[in-house]
Amino acid sequence: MFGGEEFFADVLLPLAISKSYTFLLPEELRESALPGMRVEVQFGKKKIYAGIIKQIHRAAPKNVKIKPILSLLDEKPVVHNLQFKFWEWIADYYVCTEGEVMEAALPAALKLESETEVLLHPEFHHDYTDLSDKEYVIAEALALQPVLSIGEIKKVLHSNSVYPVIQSLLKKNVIILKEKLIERYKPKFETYLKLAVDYSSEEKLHSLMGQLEKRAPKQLALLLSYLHFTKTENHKGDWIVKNALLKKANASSPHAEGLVSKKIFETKTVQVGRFADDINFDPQNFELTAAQKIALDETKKNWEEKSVTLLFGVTGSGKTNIYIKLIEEKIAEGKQVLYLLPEIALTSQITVRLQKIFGNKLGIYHSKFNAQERTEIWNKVLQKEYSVILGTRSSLFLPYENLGLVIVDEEQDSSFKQQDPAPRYQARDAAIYLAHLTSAKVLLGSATPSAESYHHSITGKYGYAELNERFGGLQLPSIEIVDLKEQQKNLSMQSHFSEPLIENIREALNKKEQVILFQNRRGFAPFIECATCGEVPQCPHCDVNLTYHKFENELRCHYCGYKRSMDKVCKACGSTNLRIQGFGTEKIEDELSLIFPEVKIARMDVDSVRTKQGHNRLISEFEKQNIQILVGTQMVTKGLDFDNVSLVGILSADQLINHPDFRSAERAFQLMEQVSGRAGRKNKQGKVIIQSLSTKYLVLQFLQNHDVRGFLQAELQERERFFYPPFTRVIQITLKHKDKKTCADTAHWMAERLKKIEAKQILGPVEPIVGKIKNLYNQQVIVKGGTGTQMLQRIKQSILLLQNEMQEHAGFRQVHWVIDTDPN
DNA sequence: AGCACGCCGACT
DNA sequence: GTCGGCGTGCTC
Repeated sequence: MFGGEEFFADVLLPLAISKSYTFLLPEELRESALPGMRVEVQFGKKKIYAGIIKQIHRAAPKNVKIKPILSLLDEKPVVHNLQFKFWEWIADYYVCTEGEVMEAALPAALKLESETEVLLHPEFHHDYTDLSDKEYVIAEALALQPVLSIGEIKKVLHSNSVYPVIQSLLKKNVIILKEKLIERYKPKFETYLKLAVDYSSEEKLHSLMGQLEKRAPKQLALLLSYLHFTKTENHKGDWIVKNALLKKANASSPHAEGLVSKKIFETKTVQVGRFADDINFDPQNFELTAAQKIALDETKKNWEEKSVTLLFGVTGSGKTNIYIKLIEEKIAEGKQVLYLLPEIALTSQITVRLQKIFGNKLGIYHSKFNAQERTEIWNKVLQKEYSVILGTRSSLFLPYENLGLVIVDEEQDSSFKQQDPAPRYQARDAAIYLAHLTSAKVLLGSATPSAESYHHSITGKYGYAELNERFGGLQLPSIEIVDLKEQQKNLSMQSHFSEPLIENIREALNKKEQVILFQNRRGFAPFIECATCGEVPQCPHCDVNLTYHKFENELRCHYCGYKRSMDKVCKACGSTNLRIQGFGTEKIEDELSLIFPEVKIARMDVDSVRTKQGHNRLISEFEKQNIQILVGTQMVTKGLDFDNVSLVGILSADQLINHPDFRSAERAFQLMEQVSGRAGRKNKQGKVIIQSLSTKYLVLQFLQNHDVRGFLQAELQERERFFYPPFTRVIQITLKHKDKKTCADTAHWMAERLKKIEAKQILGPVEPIVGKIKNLYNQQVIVKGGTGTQMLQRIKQSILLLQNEMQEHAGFRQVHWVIDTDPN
């Protein structure tokens, strides 16, 4: 603390390393450097990164050589202290490093990493005699192109291991290396043109036109366009955006340059924002309905004691109106507001509506913006130019300082959870912590709340407000449950379609309305079976049946992706009598087209929409009504809102309800929402047809009565019965190993050991073995963690201890393991 | 995450 | 014999 003269800075690096590292703060930076600023540092042998200063102090680390900070990249901090606290919590709670959180938080343009450049040594005089073949290839390539990146060298050599060659070339003084930091944020500039003052009189203009007419007709056209533009468009001054003008005149840049060099046009370049500031600002005052007012008051009353309120509002009840009123209040208090939406929902009308109300106080942030645009939003939040941010889960990480309110709309939506790269976080839950850091309030809104949020509202952890009056007298869809057993008895089934379903489809099509059919299995048939010996082909890696995909004529494993061509004969007995059992979306699509040959039918599942674009295209085709019937898996239950859909069919409620995943039944309710009344579908009542082999399921009764709360209560009881946590978070440990049996055994062993430590918290190894990915078997052990972090800490500790022991016990050289959160 | 070092199997 | 695979450990 009272050490030497020198100053040091703890720097957080955007890497998966658990510590921050200490660098020497050079004297010339002492005055200007502050925590939260980015600095350029060398880390490791040569790599240069942009890290963030966490702390400045005078305590020299012991027993290490300390590298200096190379330069300061910012004049002002790019994050507040609040973000550091938030990052620490995320790293701890979701078991990852702070560097990984930082990596996820910062827009790409603020994250810098050096690239190695390879250049010829200035003393090298093209003496190739001593060089090996590979060395020669590189030296020759450098003679042609003076700077090569490591990537380019890999290409030249057709090999990924280039380091040995580079090392030997360095030794022989043939090449030198340079590390280059690439600044990725580029402010956007726009060039403006203006007619020079010399030509302000009509006279001069006319003689100029005469001159141009002969020699430069294109330039004349450009000039005329300019004159037309300045006369007709509503503009400020005579400066016109060059690109807009060129486009209008159908001219190219050289034509404009010509006019500039002849001093006919003046030019200027201005840094501009990437977002239009002429937003259609049109604040409309609206009154809340009596029911909405009650819900609003109830919410605020809850907030006096609790920081989170769950707003359960049926579709079409006007939850958004309540959000808007609350946002307005918080802005008036000078606070920032974060409004989180699930991924797909952002394309909807909500953005337009909020823009009208909040004008350029509103910032929108989601993955469709590029790195440059995101950086601009980041900076505007930092400078508090935005008071409201509407965005997806990643907008949680923007540099807020005085949040007053966080709204999480459609709080049950699974896209709030980041699955793949660390940090594996649940944005809804993390939002609650973020709000806690600034004593902000949280509003979770949903028409079909998640079981865990509902549980919290019952136990009193969250406040609860309700809105069950539909705005403008919109009607609930009618629900019809069709008994498939009876239909089969009466022989009124056409393949998998009951008579009422077909009739209703026909009726909807006649009225030019659209239909969504739901089947929670993809592929053609979930399995095939030998009629002679009863053999069912299974995945060689996973303990699951192979699904038959008719279009590709393949058998596929839906866990690991294994595929092989469809068997012609039974692998066990050689019989050719193979039976196709059950049905998936592909089969539904196939058979539907036989019943309705004239109708445009499309299928939406992972197989049919491999890319995000394909997904969007399908949605827009359905929206334009180029498709009449959409058959799909879970994918159709989320975030879609089609005005013209009047019928939803659930082909097999049995499969939905008996699915091992607890959330499947919840999907039925979300599907129902698809045909519930919304603003665009006034006075039209949708219909839901549910086919089921048994009409006795409790869920069906809840669905028929539109009783979401009753269903959630039953669901919570059911989960309790299965000892499945309704509200706690879950750690998912995945063991990966080359050998299937070792992997399964170790998982069992680990579960047993963990049970001894935290008996009630271990759900044991999950069956089946999930699959073989990258040659490693995959087995999960699920651990419930308490909501408090103490339990979590104990389990984390135990896992760390067990990890070493496990390697000895299992006798294999490496155990890969991943902690995931909340596998639901 | 990179990158180096070190240990093994299959080839110019 | 060495090239190149990957497992392991370190980076202020």
